[in-house]
Amino acid sequence: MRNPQLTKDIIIKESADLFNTKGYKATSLSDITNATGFTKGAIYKHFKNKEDLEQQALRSLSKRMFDILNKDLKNASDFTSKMNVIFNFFENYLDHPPYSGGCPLMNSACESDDLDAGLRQQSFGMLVTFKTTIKRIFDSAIKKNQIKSTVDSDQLTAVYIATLEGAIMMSKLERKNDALVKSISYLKTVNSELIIP
Amino acid sequence: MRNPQLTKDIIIKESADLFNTKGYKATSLSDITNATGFTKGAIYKHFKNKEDLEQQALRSLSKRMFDILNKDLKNASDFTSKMNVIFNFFENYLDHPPYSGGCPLMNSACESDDLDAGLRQQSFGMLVTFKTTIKRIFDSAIKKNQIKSTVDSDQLTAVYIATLEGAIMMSKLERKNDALVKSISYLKTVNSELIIP
DNA sequence: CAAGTTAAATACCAAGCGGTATCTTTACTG
DNA sequence: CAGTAAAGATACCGCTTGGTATTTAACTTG
Repeated sequence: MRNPQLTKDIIIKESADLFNTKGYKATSLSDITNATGFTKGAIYKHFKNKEDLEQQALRSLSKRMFDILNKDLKNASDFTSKMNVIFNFFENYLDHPPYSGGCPLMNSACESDDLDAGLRQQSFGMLVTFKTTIKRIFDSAIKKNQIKSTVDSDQLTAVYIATLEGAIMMSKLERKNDALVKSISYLKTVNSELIIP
Repeated sequence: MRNPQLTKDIIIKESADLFNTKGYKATSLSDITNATGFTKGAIYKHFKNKEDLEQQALRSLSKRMFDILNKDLKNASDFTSKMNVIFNFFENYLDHPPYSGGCPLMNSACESDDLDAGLRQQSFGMLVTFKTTIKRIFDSAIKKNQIKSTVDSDQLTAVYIATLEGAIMMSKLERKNDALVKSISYLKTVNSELIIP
């Protein structure tokens, strides 16, 4: 009945959720032992220390996020449907979150100060990945003449990510996805003005 | 040489900065005693407990933020100049921050989970205040026929705040105000399309 | 200037933290 | 089916945490 890999996966999964909801520093090892049912002995068999677990947990969160995004993006062909994948992903955040506690990117970015270099590097990597994903959608659409060639993809990438992330923060705080719905609705109208008919 | 009020102010100021940079839970009382030079005895003379200090510190941060904003807003008459007050405020965030550690609204919003009701309420209040401030700029401009009457002020308020807050998060993470500059530049072009010539 | 009051320092506490060493149990292998 | 290595539980460690009780020092007032 023993399954080391499963044990490790459970620890990563549960601690990832805890980290993302309570915060990294605020989550104690006993929180994790309580959530998983395993003891500290099991945890320290699989992870060097708390920071190691933190890193792997955040990586799994990041993977979970982009796996969903990329999977859905593969099924989308044109600009509008690709953008809808992004929008749907965020719109479902509050109702059907792929993980609890809000966006791992924003959470880790907020908590990472100058001291915790590892945390910062992880969230920085997530931001890079996210930016690459969005920018590629713009650039590809420009190349395919789906949107105007005058579009500044770097700028719009920054703006879209900022808007979505900020809206998630607001919606989480207000406990209703009002801000998220409004923001996405707005970004859709922006999109519609970029499109070449 | 004794000045209780000054002592309290110092404790609030220093702990506010610590809270905003390190996070609330991650800031310990000894962090505060080190930063202020006072001892725990002094702290607990002026504050009931850590949560009480946390509340008052966050309130002072919020006050600092909106005092600056409102002061500058009073000197602005038309829509464009009012908006520039907002934009300038955020654009100066990284170079000349009124407090270190990024935006208190986002920081507190991110850290506040369902358990810490006090923290959540504080950040919620900040969001309400911020929304009111922005919405008033739009509504007043509509009334004065400075911008188009078709403007959905509720939606744009949400979008603008989301974009600015998200951009701050990105800029803080990337350690360059690139995203912030791009976002503000974008919002300015949006503004220009709202204006009635 | 003496008494009383308040600010602040000191000393202390139980509880929880991350981490380690050790022991027990499970599962694989010859 | 015995031997071994790994998985996981238990027990423990030093340290820090938030908080309190007590003491010292400074200001206020009669």
